[in-house]
Amino acid sequence: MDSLNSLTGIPQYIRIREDLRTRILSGELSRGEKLPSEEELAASYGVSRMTLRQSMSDLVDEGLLYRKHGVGTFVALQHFARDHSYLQNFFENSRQNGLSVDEKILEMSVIPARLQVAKALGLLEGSQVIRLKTLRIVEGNPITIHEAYFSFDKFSDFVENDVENLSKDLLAYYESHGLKVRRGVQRLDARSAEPEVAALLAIEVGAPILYKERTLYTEEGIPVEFLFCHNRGDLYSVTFNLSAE
Amino acid sequence: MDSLNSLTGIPQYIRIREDLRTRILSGELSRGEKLPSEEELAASYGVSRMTLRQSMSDLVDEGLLYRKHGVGTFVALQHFARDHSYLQNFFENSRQNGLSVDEKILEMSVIPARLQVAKALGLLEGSQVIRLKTLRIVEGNPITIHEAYFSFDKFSDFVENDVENLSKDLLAYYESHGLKVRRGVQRLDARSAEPEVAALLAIEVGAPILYKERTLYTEEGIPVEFLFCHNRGDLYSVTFNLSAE
DNA sequence: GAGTGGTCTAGACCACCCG
DNA sequence: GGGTGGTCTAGACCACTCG
Repeated sequence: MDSLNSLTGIPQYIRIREDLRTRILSGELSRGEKLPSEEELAASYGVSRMTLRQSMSDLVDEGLLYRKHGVGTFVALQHFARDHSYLQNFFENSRQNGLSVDEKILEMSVIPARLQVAKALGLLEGSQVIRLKTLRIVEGNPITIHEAYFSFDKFSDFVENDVENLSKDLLAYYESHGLKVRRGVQRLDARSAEPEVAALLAIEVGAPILYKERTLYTEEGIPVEFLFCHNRGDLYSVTFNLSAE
Repeated sequence: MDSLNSLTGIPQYIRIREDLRTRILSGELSRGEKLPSEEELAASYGVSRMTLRQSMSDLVDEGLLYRKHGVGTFVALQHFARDHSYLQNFFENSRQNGLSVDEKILEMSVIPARLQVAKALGLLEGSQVIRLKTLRIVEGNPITIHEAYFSFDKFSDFVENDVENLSKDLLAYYESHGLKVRRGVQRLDARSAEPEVAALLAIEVGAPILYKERTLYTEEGIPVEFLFCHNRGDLYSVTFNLSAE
């Protein structure tokens, strides 16, 4: 099988999937429209039906297509945007949205993990962890106080590095140590700003805060980072997708 | 092929998937353990490798397994719990968690949709919509003010029915009208309780509220319901999974 | 080189939906 | 009955990892 990498080293089902996606998003295939049958499409792409189905299944999972057994496959009316249900880099993402962003390091220290942090990271209470506390500023407004914890054992070189830069892409930093972050669990609640938080975010004491706790894991399920953050309620919101099943 | 429905009408890949899931969750296959190769497993289940892969791919997507190309397939160290990233029924879910829950209907009316509601539901501004406003009470504490909107055109019989009961499972009600809700988009922020909200939730004016807006869709992408809710910040939090890509 | 997962084929029969 | 998606097979070769 060498038509597999026709041009580049990309599998056929991915090339076909992206071609279909492009045709949908460009409007060539319009919303609600019925696609040709799987057999026809497979023939037109010159692949087997199983391969074509692999392409389409990805798009069905994304909500771009839906299938009706015995009827056909259709372009969904509503296309679901990507959002906070997947991992992304705050700085890159903000810039893509045309926002000016900045970050100020408030504190970087190596401390013994308190129980909550140790538990989240799968360490013993009191193990050495790095605490990185930063203030994120969007369009001149301080918006988030970020407090990340990760193992000093695994990342001892962090403290000897250009923290200013590393802190802007911790995921890349973790990956440089062989830990690819692939999943996470996040918890949100609303609370009132304590004096220290209020001062840093330039809001009144008692103003609403969107509080977030998050643990990140590799695909193996190894915890890599535990994070708290306090976000200004009036300037920060979180959007995410829901799905059945 | 008639081994397909060996016992019930359940496809093999689903039976195999659930068997594997059980073996993992029961601890028979322990965390971090390497599974037999796909070929071996396929043989032991008496199916082709493609069929076995279909079973395993589902579990990989869930985060129960992970694959290493050229090495093998392993049980993840961390199993990801299901949570607010999927649709669920508040009442059923709360009871499963052993909580006593109750709901009080505050208002049910048919009104012209204001712009935000109309837009979310794909209707024209001023179209007739049903507004259902309820107060949800957990363990005796009022916790959420729920305000749902849906098309009067599609659901005109709602107002003639036992609203008290229907309101406890709107998803089932929508489905009884041929609209299966499969996806949604949700937005959260933190805000301060207005006097009316504070009174209903029995909290002080200005106390933190976790505010949620949500639109629900069928798999075809037809919007079915638009919802606001105000949740007590100190008693309500939202957990959801993140994933890469 | 041996073993693993990743991709792919060229068929097959089934279940479902519609006219 | 004809068309569609859903499931399944019994192979094949490739890419990757490891010793």
